[in-house]
Amino acid sequence: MTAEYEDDPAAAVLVALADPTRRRILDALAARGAATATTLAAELPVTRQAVVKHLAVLDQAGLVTAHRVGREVRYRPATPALAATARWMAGLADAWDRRLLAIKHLAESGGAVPPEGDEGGGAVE
Amino acid sequence: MTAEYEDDPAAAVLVALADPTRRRILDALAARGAATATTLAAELPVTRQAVVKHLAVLDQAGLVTAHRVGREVRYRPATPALAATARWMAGLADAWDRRLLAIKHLAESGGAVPPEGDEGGGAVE
DNA sequence: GCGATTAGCAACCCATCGGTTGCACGTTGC
DNA sequence: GCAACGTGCAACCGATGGGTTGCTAATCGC
Repeated sequence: MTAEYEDDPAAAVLVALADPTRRRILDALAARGAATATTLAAELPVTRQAVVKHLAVLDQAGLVTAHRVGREVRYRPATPALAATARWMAGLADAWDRRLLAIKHLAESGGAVPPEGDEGGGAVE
Repeated sequence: MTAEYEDDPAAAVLVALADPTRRRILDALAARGAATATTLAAELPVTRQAVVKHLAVLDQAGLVTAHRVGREVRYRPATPALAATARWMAGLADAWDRRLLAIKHLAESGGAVPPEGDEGGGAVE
């Protein structure tokens, strides 16, 4: 995880998980516990090089960690980034719900809707 | 949400949330409670047409719902899809954690690693 | 030491995606 | 009724992204 997404770690995770091949790689990785790019490529319909690129993306998102063992690089799934993004999304859903409810109440009581008294979950971007 | 992602609803949400402009649209939508494509385009650095396309993607992912009111179409954020995806991700993180722990234990006790006795969170794809 | 294996570049290809412009069609409202 | 406004559709464009091939460098096993 170098930079590129220093603002919002969730963004990197979302981009990483948006690709089906990347999800398959993570799946295979979680099943094995750890694997190399070459090993993963053997059971996927893509080249080793493609897997390498995907692993780089997953690494930047903090979804995998790489350990060098001799001549091979072993990748292992990392859960913290995933769990954090899950919490972020849940908090976002919650914030939306509360805000929509507040707007609805204010509309019924005839008052104007305050522009942004929100928090707890924060903005998306 | 027509089809296209009938297999895994989370995939559509992930793809939808992967784009920064789409996240901004959702953000603006949650702040207002509801808005039209034209209104949203006014405060975003893109054309109304671009917003329309993004709203279509968000709609397919179940992240917004559209209501026609006379000549205008009002979009409103929908939380269920978001909350569901959040739960899916949390469950996935959990499943990985358990599996990795099981592998570690088996490795320490010298046993072989069973191929896939897992559940509760399910596969990624 | 040498062949086999594995990782790391770099260049390239093509499809998709985000975005734009232009125009036709329904609503609204004076 | 007609002008103004908002939506819908289609064509087009440039950039990015997923994927490939080809080659070089490091490491292992014997």
